[in-house]
Amino acid sequence: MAKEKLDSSTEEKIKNAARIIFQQKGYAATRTRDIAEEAGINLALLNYYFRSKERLFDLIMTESLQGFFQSLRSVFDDPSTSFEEKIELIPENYIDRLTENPNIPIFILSELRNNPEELIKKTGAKKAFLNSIFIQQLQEEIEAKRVKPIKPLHFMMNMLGMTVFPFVANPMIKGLGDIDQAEFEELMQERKTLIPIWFKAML
Amino acid sequence: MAKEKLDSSTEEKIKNAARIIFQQKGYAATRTRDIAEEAGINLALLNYYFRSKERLFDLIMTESLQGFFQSLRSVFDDPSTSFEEKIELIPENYIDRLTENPNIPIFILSELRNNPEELIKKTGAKKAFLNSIFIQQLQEEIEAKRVKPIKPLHFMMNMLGMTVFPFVANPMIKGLGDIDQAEFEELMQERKTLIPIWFKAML
DNA sequence: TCAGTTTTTAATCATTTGATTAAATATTAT
DNA sequence: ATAATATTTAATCAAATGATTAAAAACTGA
Repeated sequence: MAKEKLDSSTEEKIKNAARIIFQQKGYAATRTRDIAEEAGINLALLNYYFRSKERLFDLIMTESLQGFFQSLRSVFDDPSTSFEEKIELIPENYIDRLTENPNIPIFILSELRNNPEELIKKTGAKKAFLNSIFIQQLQEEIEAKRVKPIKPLHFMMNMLGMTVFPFVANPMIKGLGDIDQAEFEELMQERKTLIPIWFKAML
Repeated sequence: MAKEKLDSSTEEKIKNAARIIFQQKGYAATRTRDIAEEAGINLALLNYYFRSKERLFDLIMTESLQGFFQSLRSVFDDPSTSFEEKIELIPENYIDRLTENPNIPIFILSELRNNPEELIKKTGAKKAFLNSIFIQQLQEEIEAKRVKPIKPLHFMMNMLGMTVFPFVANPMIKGLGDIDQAEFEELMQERKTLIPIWFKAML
């Protein structure tokens, strides 16, 4: 009866390896043998536990998508923080998360171009964003003339562009600026406080 | 002697097809047979003209990278425009280019994660960016106190994040905002004038 | 202990895929 | 026109790859 809850159960080892390899190389470039090797298990066990490469991928992708949007939503829909506080919390929250897991955005975005409709559904992002408390607060601020009029989508593109894009473009940024990973991460830490400042100036 | 200069030469047909498919699906997900079919040619001709899938890919990638950076450089290094004018020209120039060719950024960035060093070299982007006229002008503006101090890399991340990121995240943006491609493109047109306004407020 | 069950392994399959070959066709130069 | 050269085609190859199988090993409950 006692199912192993450890990270060391075969099933978990495979899933963890799959997460690493898929997020690093994408679906098409990943070989099931790469995953088996990373997990230290026999190739056949992958199919024994997860049936197929595709099913395993779907699992990882669903989990990645939900993690990505979950963390946005936890700030966006928090009724206990003000609009201005959210402007500070979003970059902070996101940059911390992405520093730990820098491959997720490019992974999601590059897979997303293959089957957009299918995957977008999994996020349930549509209504969650447009009806979020944050967007309501933004509109309230605009009505109260404390913030210049801006379409929520423009606002969102700016916010994600400033916080997420550097991680997506990591190798290019490092190339452009002639810096290494450590310096890149320093810059990202700086951005946690700079982005809110820039936003407040913009609004 | 007379080499065909038309788009309809076999070699060009293959290259055009390869550009389309590679930029759409990436290297690993592309089958040489897909390219042959798209080009309407026999599979063996791909190897006859380009030796291997990898060589053909390198060709397309080099061309894509150079196009991408060329268009940046043409604005960045123009001595005849002021700092402020460049702030307007960069988003305008880029958004026009990306509207025509929306797949290039995600293509470059997702391939870049596989062999960053190799590919970054091809752009010659390092010195070109740090020593560009635009960056010099930025620093002059800062010294003259007309612009608040900001590291060039932060500035660059903001600029690229605001202009390029929406294209990279196209399916996600459309999902979040519940809009179609036409509406997306309208928003991008709006951004050509909005981004400079936001930037000037920030600086 | 031992039958029954689950997990693991090595070997193998079938398909896909990048590439090659040899023959056929088209083009060019003389 | 004709020989030489370049291009195109159909057939095929070899390696890679996702998946399966049958047997071995490990585990479980009585």
